[in-house]
Amino acid sequence: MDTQRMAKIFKALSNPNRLELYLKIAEAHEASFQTGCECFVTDIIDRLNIGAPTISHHIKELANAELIITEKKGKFLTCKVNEKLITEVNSILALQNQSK
Amino acid sequence: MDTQRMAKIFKALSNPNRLELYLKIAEAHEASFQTGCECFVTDIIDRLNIGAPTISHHIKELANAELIITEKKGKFLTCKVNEKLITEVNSILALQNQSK
DNA sequence: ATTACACTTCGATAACTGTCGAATTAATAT
DNA sequence: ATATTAATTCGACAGTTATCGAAGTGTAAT
Repeated sequence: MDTQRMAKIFKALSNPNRLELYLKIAEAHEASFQTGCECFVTDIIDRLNIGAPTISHHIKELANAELIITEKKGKFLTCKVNEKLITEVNSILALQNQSK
Repeated sequence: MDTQRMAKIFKALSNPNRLELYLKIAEAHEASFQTGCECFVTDIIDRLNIGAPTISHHIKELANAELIITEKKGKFLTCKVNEKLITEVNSILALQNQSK
């Protein structure tokens, strides 16, 4: 992985709200905004105190950095971690896990 | 480590030039801008094609994120990786090493 | 058919960022 | 003392970003 790509990943995770959003998605891993875990989006909105347009924007950023993969399922949008990056992402997440 | 702190680290490494600067410092680990490895700053300027003021700015950002520790030695400035973060940083750097 | 829901898109805006050239400071060399 | 060198500070500027409210789209429930 070159520095450009690395920087792009770091940038995608450099906003606290977006990082938290990513962590939630990673936790659920195949969480959707309704299927399985009900009211996911509302939950995020409550926790992060940011509006739906902003969340939509952040999700697009994460997807654009290829950190997550999204799929429209009817009215809902499902997000999952990009498997191809999961080992790298785990390295990053070790940052958090190490202190737990 | 909480998300705020994580995001701060990611942000510091989210600019390609700053990331490359950090990698150079990490490589030399105790590199100074003259001592030991001659003409370090000029080298960086040549490689990164950014001016001295910008480098000064980036170094301050890295130091502010506590990723590096700087020390003024006479006319020169020495930079070294913050040992306290080195394991975490190594996790991040694994991103690059894995593909080598 | 109408309503409700889950987003998305569209401006707009305020704040932040990377970069520069010019001027400045401080240390060293002549 | 003077000149050189290393780095910093100071505006400035163009580009980006996070966020919002309002309006729009498409799906599903009544």
